[in-house]
Amino acid sequence: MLAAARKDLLLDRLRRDGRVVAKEIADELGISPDSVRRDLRELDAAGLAVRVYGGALPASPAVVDYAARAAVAPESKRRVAAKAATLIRPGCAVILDGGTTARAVVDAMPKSLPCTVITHSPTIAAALLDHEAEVFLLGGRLFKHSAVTCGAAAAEAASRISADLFLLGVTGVHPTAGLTTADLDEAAMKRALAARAADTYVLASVEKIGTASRYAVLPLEEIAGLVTDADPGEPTIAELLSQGAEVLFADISPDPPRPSA
Amino acid sequence: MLAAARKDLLLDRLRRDGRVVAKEIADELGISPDSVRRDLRELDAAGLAVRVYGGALPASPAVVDYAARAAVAPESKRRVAAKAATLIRPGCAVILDGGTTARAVVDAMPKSLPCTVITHSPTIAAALLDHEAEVFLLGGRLFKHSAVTCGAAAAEAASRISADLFLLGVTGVHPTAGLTTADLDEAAMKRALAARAADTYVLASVEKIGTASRYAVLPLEEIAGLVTDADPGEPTIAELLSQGAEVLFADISPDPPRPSA
DNA sequence: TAGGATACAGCAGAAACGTGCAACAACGTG
DNA sequence: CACGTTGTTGCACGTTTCTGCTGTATCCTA
Repeated sequence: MLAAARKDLLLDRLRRDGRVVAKEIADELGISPDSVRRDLRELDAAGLAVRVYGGALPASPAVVDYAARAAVAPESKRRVAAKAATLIRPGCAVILDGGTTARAVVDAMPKSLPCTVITHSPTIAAALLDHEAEVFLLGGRLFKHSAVTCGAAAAEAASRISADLFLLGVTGVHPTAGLTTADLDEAAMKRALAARAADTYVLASVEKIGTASRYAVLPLEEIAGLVTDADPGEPTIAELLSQGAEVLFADISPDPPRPSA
Repeated sequence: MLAAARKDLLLDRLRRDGRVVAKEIADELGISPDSVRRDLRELDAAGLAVRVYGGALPASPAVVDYAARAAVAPESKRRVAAKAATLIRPGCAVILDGGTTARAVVDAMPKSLPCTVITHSPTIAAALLDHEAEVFLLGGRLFKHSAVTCGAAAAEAASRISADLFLLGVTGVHPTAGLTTADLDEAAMKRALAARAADTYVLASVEKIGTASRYAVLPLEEIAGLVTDADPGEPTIAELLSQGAEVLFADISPDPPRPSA
């Protein structure tokens, strides 16, 4: 069994059972408790679990969130979000995906922009409370890990709406694997949303370019464009450009929104 | 059982029951009272509980999470919420209204409580992200003022679900006007939700008792009960009691330690 | 004030811990 | 294919932590 698969299993168990006992896993997999301990130690170091005597407990979502956020570039997301926000024209209807990049788009939107935002993320909806935009929330079972609604009910709700634009967040953009994300249901929901919008633009900060996750969302040819801060020479970007897709490059150095400056 | 998980359990019990008896926990978990005592001693040292003869009491909320508490709930709402949270039994399905009192109910719920929460408030859903409860979000047009979804789509989504319990927030509870709120659509949505639950309990902190707002939600006779921190002698409360409604009075202060009781 | 329950300290056995080391496989390079 | 490198795994070791027990002190209640 691969070490990476073992860690996935540990995280799954943490999510499912709320705890992991080192010895139990060792017996179950037929490996030594030392290896399990080593894995748990690394998960703890990464902030994805909390090591305790005898095993491990799930890290508090806030901490996981933080660890995940700290691991990637927030400034990068902010730049991409600022560029993506310019796609939202007054009066249009936009579907906004969940995730931290989409959250950054909300911050980048002018508060008085008159438009309709459709989202399946309660956190995005909450962030839009002080915007003038009309907000339509897609209901369904809440998928905790990504803080979005997924599943049959959510997909059905999505089928009732239509929009001009879909700002799609993914975890990987790869020349051959296309757009990918880490959860199967979530991938299906993103597909359902893409089907309801005239144009789908992908939010892809540089660290996602050239990478792939487990579940496919869409092939590259089905998107209208991509917003990124990556280098135009990047193979994945070159591939997209050669296919005639629109690629919007985020401004490299926007003035940081410094209240004091 | 992991020692760390045991401490989590103790904290949950403290939140749920307002107290913990060492011997009861020891019997329940099949461990010696010494271990429980040791845990309680450490929780006390960490400031997360107050050790008393026979068991422990919750630490003053101000100490536990000062930051979160400071933001919202006045003490009155917190007390009502704590009492209301005890109505949520393991395994049940509860509809949770929007509003600050309902938000306080989330804080009062044990994180590990296995139940299903149905809500039309994105902020409530977001607050439940670090709870184990299954969350189902009712979609629809977002009514910004109250941060809940309302309107035809939301009402229709509500018609698809059923629950054991509805915790209803209102702005007024009046002997003749009944339950009232400030917005017409919101009132309709609350009615729709009440129709989907076996029992409706109203969350009514003392400042709402005897007051009325413009739009009627329900007459008093249609609710199963009311949770309040008002005085039992209050005319509105007396009226309810005379009608045979169940009235739950929030504990003024955490119960004094009565392990023998 | 007496009796029973609870508290704490200290102890010992058991379990789990981390570290270092050696065996082994996978990999790239020459 | 030979070689060195790298990374993973299990084992041995001494150390730490947990747990229940014992004995004694303290606290509640009648």
